Amino acid sequence: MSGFSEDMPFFDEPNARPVAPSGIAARAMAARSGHTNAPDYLNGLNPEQRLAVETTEGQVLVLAGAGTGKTRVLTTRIAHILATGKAFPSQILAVTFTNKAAREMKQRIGLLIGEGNVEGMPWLGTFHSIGVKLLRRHAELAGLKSDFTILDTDDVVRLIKQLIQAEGLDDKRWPAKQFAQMIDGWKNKGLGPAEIAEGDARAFANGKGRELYKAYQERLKTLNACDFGDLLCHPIRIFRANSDVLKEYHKRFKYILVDEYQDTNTAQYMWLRLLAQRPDAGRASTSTDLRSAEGRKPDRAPAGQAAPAEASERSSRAAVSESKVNICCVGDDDQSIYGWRGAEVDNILRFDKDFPGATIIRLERNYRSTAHILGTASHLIAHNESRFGKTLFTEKIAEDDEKVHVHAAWDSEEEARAVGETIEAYQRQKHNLNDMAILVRASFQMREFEDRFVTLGLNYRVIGGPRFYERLEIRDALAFFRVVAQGADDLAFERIVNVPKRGLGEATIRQIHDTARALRIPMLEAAEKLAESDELKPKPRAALREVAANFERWQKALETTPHTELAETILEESGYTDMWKNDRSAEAPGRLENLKELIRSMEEYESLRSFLEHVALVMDAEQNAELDAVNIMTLHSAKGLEFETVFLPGWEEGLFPHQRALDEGGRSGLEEERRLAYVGLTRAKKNLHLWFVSNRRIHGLWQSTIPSRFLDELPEAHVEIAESGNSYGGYGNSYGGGSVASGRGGQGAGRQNPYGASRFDNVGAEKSGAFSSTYATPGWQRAQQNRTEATDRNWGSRSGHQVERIGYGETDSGYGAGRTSIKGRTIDGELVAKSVADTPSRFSVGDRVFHQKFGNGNIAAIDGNKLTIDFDKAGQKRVLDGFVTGA
DNA sequence: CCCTGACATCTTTTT
DNA sequence: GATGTCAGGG
Repeated sequence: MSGFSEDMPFFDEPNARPVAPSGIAARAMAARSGHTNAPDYLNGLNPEQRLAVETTEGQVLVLAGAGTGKTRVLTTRIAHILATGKAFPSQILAVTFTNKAAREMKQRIGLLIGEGNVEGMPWLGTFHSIGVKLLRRHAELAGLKSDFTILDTDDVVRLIKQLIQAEGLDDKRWPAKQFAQMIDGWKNKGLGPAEIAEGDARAFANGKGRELYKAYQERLKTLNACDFGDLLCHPIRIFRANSDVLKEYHKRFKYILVDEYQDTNTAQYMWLRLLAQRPDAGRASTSTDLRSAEGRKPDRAPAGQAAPAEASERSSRAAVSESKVNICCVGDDDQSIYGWRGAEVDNILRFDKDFPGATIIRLERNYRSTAHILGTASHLIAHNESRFGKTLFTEKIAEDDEKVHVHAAWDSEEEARAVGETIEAYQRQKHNLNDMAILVRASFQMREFEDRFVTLGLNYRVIGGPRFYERLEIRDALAFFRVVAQGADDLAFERIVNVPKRGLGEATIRQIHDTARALRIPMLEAAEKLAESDELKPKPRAALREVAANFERWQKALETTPHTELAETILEESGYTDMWKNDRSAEAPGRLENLKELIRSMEEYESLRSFLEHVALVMDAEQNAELDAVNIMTLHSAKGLEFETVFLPGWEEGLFPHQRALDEGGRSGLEEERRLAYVGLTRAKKNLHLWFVSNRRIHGLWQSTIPSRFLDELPEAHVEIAESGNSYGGYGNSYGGGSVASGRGGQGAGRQNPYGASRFDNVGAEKSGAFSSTYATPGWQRAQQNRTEATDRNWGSRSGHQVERIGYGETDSGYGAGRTSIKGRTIDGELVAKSVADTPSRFSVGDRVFHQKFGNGNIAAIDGNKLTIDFDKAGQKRVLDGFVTGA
């Protein structure tokens, strides 16, 4: 997190007095002595919330269902601890997962106890930001210097690639990216090179996995750098090896609070355990077996090869008792959706075993959604087995609350069209676009909605995806800054040594690299040495000399020049800004603009170094709340948010639940998908629309699809199946062609709904005729009109239409350029006929064929087993030849 | 050094 | 289908 002052005395009390006893604090104090009523901040709480706030001592798990006031409890609890003088702000450790959550907590505590006092909470932040803070203080215990660099995934992959090549391995056969993910997985479990399972170690690079991992860690050390995983793993190792250090933190933290506990991974769990455990002076404890390897899902490691680390792990843990810890974990097992990146739902499910005698408080009173929405969500999630079990309820039941709508659409195109129409209908009823959201399972689904909204001239914003800092120019600029701030940052150095082009080709860079390795010095130093020697040809030598001189000058200036000014100087003197000024491509002006924005954003930080740390850890872009626009995002990024109206498209087998989750995760994979569905449903306050389609294009080919099994798990009492694809548009459902139902028995072998006949079959059948009739509706014609208008003007500049991409930047190709292709595709409407491949097929061009979903049509082109067919009613589609029969 | 064509990939994403 | 990566040729 930003703003943590580095020079704050570490163990000195920065704020050596209790929070100023004024305002609510004073009343709280009074309350404690029993003279007045409860302080204000407790008044608005319901009994369960209040219990969660006031049970400050001991171990507490707050199971906070969606929309039950989780953040409120957490922040009020902190305010309560402070206001009653139980601890100084600096004695509270409060961890969150995202910067956004940390920021929100800070802000809300500030509202409760006054801004100034929050500043005194140096230990409120994300796991990673607190990890950095710890590591900077004790860097030498991890073999680092305190000015170490934090590498992002991109750097890590490049580094690993170098290592793989250095090992003489084929980096094609053993992709660096894959190994980076493996390392990440190990670090999520808190495993170092020595501790990974033999099987895992052998799985990569002809059994060299462990060595590579070791080499990677060593390389990081020489680079004076660490990756994200290290921010947790290094502190864990430091705590284990240095009991005196750990003891100091035990003394310091009187209260520990954890947000979103269901998302913690094993490393985070270990980290918390270490901080939470208190050596029991009395008996060598009979304490709980915290985390037996047996109780966990079987490791991929063959039996008998159980990592020895795990065993010693257990015995070292068994020697402690948790009796005196005040720890409060808040979470919702039903909203655990990050298992795929290492989160362990088990952590929360096991809480009462980890802390025998722990208090578990359930928050089930929901303040967000209607009874229909809650009923739907509860009924769905009840199908999961691995859960604590809780049922949300609401007290406000309104007669006119709408049921949850389930809609069927012919294909994804119609789905987008129908959602668009529904949104416009809400808009006519004076609903704000800001209050509506489309939550998709996978980001490729967004595309169709975007296309549609562009033609409709409907404002939208996309949340999530690649960010500002990932843009090419930003990463380049940061690389310059990184080398200046930390000369040993070879990865950054390599990135920009030849930017702008200075004629330092691969050969020269290799030479620098080799020299650096041989002399065990950073590349920058090696470059300086080479520039002085006569080992290089004159040209590269001169270029290198200039680079070295530049960096030397900038590094000197670091101490004297204000950092924003220095940053500008660097970009000027390196020729980087000129490079883009001379670039006449369409993106160049935008890139210059981004660079300016980067410099501007640096102003908020004290130094170049603190800015770089911020960039490494915080990557979210500010959103423009001013603009009224529909929100489009994935279900994952919707967690924690709420909207008046929510659209959930794509409820089909294979997409949601996602096939890969089923294949790789089995039953627990399915349960996680179901939790994701639950998260989606519970985002809605008032209106909720689910959609499924009969046909979806997957990997470029049309596939017929089956309604999601989750739809069958919804309670009939709260759900209404829409008669037509759109509750407002009034599409006629004239005649039916193929249908979901009829498609079952025929070609779609192997795609049977695992749950047998579904009550949605019929909906699909009814709906399936829509493709033929929709094109005559007023809505469609209006869309056509808009489409033409939009074509005639510049895209995106159609009056009043605005598009915002939050965090969506571009890495290399510009956003504008990317859209151009869509423009062509959308407007021309038709695919350009491809040259006919001469692969023999049982069909030939011009044949009349029948397709279960699209009806009759003529083959326009054949490409292997992929046919391009002009269907009489459905238009031109590409389908697999197995799906059609001769007509 | 840059451009081009072949080729794989295509769930979710934080820090 | 669309996009990104990478090797090979100009």
